[in-house]
Amino acid sequence: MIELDTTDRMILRELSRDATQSASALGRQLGLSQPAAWRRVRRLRDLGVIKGRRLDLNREALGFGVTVFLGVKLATKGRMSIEDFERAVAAIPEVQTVEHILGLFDYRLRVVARDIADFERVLRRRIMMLPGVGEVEANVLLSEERFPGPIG
Amino acid sequence: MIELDTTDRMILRELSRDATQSASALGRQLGLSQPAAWRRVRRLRDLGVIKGRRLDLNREALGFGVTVFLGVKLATKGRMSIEDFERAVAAIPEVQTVEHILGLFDYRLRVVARDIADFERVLRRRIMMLPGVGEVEANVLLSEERFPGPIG
DNA sequence: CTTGAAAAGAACTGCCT
DNA sequence: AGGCAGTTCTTTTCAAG
Repeated sequence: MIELDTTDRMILRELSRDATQSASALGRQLGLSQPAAWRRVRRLRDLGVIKGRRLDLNREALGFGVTVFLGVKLATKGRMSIEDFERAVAAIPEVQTVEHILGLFDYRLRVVARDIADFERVLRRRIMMLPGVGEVEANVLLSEERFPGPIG
Repeated sequence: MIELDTTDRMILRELSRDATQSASALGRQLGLSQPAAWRRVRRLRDLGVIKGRRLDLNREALGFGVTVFLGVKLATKGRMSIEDFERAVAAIPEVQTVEHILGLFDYRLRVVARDIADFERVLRRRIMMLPGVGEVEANVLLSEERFPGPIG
């Protein structure tokens, strides 16, 4: 665990709101000088609290209007099965996220496709061909909202 | 739909890999001059293909070691129920993502907590108190891997 | 599309309180 | 820890090919 003070938390909150803002803009918001704000941001990066900045793409604008969540249950659950499955699923370009979970299903996949017909192709030709795959459940994404989540 | 050429796609691929790199670094990678690379990135932002850059936080380092996915089924499904539910769920600080989905459940929530005991508190005091909430299913996140997904 | 130049701003360093 | 001053690098815009 890492000790963060109130200023660090405010920096994380501000950067969660807008990750592109500069150290001087951050400093203005928090009443700090540019170097002070910058040093804190660097420290948060060095501590591993800030892992990086990820690109936020508009998938619809790229022609991928369909997002589907798949719950996948493995039929065979040895060590080999898990490794084979994870390697094979990582090779499917339409798969955006692979979550290994504990519960009714073993994996949750976030899959994007151009349309429902394209999704059917991905499901039949790619997902169902994965090694060791058992039961599969699908949920189509209607809308999504993200929040910063708890900081401290 | 927006027309993107091969160079635009390569830019999106590069930025998906590392969203922090400069226009000059991008240009070096793709054999473009710095202004040319910068103009393309600005165009992709203006077209809305690049929505922004989001902060990638290390939740474990912040003391939130538990991530749980909740499938939520509403008991009552009128227009009011949906709006009431979405408003109330957005006010829970531990909720990171709210996905409105089509399928066995109506919503999928990504919830973070300090530990399992903390998660139980969130579940009992917050999630179960949500207006109109019916059946709830939980999946604990073991590990997660993200991929850039399809670009073109 | 390119290069080159120039101005503004952001990042980074050392020193000082 | 924070501030100040200065250097280096990137961003952003321009002119011209």
